[in-house]
Amino acid sequence: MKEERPAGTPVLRRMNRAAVLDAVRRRAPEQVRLAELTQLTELTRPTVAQAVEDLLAAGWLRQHAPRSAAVGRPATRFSLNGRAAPVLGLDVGPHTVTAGIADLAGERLAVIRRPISRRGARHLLEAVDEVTGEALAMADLAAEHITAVTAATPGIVEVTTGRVLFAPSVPGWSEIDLAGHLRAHFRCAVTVENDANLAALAAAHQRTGAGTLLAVQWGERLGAGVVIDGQLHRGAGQAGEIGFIRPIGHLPDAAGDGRGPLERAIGAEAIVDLARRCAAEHPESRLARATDAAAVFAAAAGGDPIAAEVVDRVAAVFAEAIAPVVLVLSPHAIVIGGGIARAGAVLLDAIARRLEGLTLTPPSVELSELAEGAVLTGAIQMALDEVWRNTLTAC
Amino acid sequence: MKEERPAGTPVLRRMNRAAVLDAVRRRAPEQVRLAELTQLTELTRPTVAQAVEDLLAAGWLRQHAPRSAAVGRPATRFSLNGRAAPVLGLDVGPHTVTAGIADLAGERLAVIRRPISRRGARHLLEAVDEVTGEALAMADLAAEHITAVTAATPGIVEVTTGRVLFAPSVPGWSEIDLAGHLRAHFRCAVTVENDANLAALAAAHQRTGAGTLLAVQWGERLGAGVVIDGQLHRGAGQAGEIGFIRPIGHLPDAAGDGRGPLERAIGAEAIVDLARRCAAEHPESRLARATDAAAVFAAAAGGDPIAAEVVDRVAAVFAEAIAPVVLVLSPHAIVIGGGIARAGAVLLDAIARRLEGLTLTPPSVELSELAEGAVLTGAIQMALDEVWRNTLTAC
DNA sequence: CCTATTATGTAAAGACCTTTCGTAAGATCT
DNA sequence: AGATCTTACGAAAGGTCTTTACATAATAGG
Repeated sequence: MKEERPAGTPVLRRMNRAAVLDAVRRRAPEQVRLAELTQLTELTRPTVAQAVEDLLAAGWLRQHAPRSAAVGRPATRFSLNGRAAPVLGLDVGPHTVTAGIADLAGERLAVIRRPISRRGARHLLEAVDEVTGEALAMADLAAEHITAVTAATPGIVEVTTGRVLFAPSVPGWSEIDLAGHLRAHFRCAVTVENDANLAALAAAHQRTGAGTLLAVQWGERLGAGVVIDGQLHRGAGQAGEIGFIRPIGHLPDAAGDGRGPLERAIGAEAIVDLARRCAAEHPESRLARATDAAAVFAAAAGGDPIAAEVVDRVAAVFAEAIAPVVLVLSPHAIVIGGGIARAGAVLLDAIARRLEGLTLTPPSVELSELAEGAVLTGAIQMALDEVWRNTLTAC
Repeated sequence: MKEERPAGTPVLRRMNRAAVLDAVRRRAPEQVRLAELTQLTELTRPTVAQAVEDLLAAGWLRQHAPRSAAVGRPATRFSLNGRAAPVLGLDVGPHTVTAGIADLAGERLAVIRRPISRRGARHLLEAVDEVTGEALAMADLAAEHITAVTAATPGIVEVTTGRVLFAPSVPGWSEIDLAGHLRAHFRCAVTVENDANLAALAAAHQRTGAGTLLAVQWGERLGAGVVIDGQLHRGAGQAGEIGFIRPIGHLPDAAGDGRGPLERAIGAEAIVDLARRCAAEHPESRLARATDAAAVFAAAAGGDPIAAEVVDRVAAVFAEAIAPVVLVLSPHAIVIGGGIARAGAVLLDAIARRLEGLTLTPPSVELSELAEGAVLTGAIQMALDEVWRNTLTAC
């Protein structure tokens, strides 16, 4: 479908280089022998040797000393030269900014995490700069070395331009051109993406061969990402906004703080509210002391009937809200991450039970194992994907 | 990402052949000059000439007499040889079976349509055989000539095996191995797909560059297909089942006839019921005489206030049901086809108006222009896609 | 020290594409 | 009618790449 432009014999060489590099990548982080590569790529040995020589010269591969292990002449081993193309991932949240630098193989070279004390777009941008600087120093790299940058931000992002269109959680954030700011520092591909989308990407990469995945980020706010065969689904630009689904029985209240109806109904804050209201009628319940959503789920897991009732109601609202999505998208799994993910199996089971009556073949409902690092992992993942996409076609 | 296996110089030749053939296809049904192809493929003229010679010898292309039109030596023109790889598309509905044969360029060679008098899986299968036989005769082809078959059927289809898992509208249909039956006749790739999915594919092909499309088939039953960048989305196997979305305020009634809650609420039959109930209180309305959904919409278009109210209620239920899907999928457009599509702008406007309050950036809501032929068109489309996929990699 | 085994290097051959030049066929102008 | 222009086609030379086949290098075990 997509053909090369000049299409001479050099194209063949490029293709073979790409094939070899891809094979090395799949074997990473293990070192790989030449003979192994010929098998993996199904090319002939001289061809692979040629490609390896090129890649070695270009700095993509590193040669290791031949360790003799078995009989015969010991093979020279090769591995990815991570330093050839380190990438930067950023997780810009309203309360925390994290920068991570990873090498080509996905190995983390540096991670710097910093809480934000003062709110506001300016301070956030400053924190981004500080954190990236420190991460670069920690990895002993300069900005020029970075080959791809992906930044995760809350809100709705126009990916083509990198502009944040709508970000209620950070006042003034949509006026700031984060992508432009980063592009001024880094002379490479810069992508700005919605944080829930990137968390979804990370979840999909972890669940290998996930097919279609709906990854929900559930905390104060509610977002989701759709990953189809490893590719992030963007649609017309704002896919995954489950926070704005209007749950049954909840009237559309005036959009004051930019939160959507579902977030108002079953966001972390709303769960605590609901628990308080229920506890008021039942003072004997442990719920009376609950100050955050985690405590509610803990109480439910501990056998508190009132808490269980609350969890079930939350699960019911969630299940009813996404049932249409499940019916249309038919995801293989729903992965739940974000702050609520710490709730554990109590919530999962309740959701799965509710979904059974609402869908034809309910997907498995799982917790994200990535926890807080999901967004950063996804950002790094996307940056790496970008590098590989560019690299494999023209290394 | 996907590399060729042997990767010698011959693959270059194959790639170039594929590029040339693809270029001819894009120009179809117009005849194309050699010089044009060099431009389109960005290959050199001798290379294109070589490829054309190969394709001519293999029978994929036809050579035309040089017609002198402008100045200069008249160019020999080439076009796709449709007879090289005709495909069969089938639309197996509960009441009608249609067979269509198309050539490589998408030109229809034969279309045979037959209403089914007696219900039952047996009669349906017989009709399929009859109709395909007549279509083959009409196109003057034998079964061996067909290079790909796609059959559309109602119900839920396991695409990998071609088995129909669930087909309430045709009793006994899920016991019949349609794919196996067709494979016995045709020695080529046979695909069985859900009819709504294929209608969606057709709609996406018509709306060129559609990005993400949600195509709804709305008649007695409700189904939908999701097409993303020209690719049908299947998910875990039963994507697009909007008929089973549970609309607000409608209790889950016992699944008697296999219809889903939304179908019971706003399927064609339910619309008539609703209109009758409303008309009962307002005898002056034209609705009292409405016997089918089309009449209701016609009355609404004609200014009948009661009918307008009915349409608005239907639109509201539909909009509320798919709003979550729109939020998560963010489709560029929603295309409505099926029997209800004849309703026209009245329904569209009402839906669009309702969606505005429920979604962030509402997609455009459009009518399918394909009307009844959509499913067959989609089936042929998918068969052609199959041929091209196989052909372009190994012609 | 020699042999078996495994890995790597090198040269000739074959396949393909590209560049370059020359030729052919028709249309328009004089 | 002939000249000239435009467009299209064909053939040979040159270069790049892969493949095949053969030779060489390094190690362990006898």
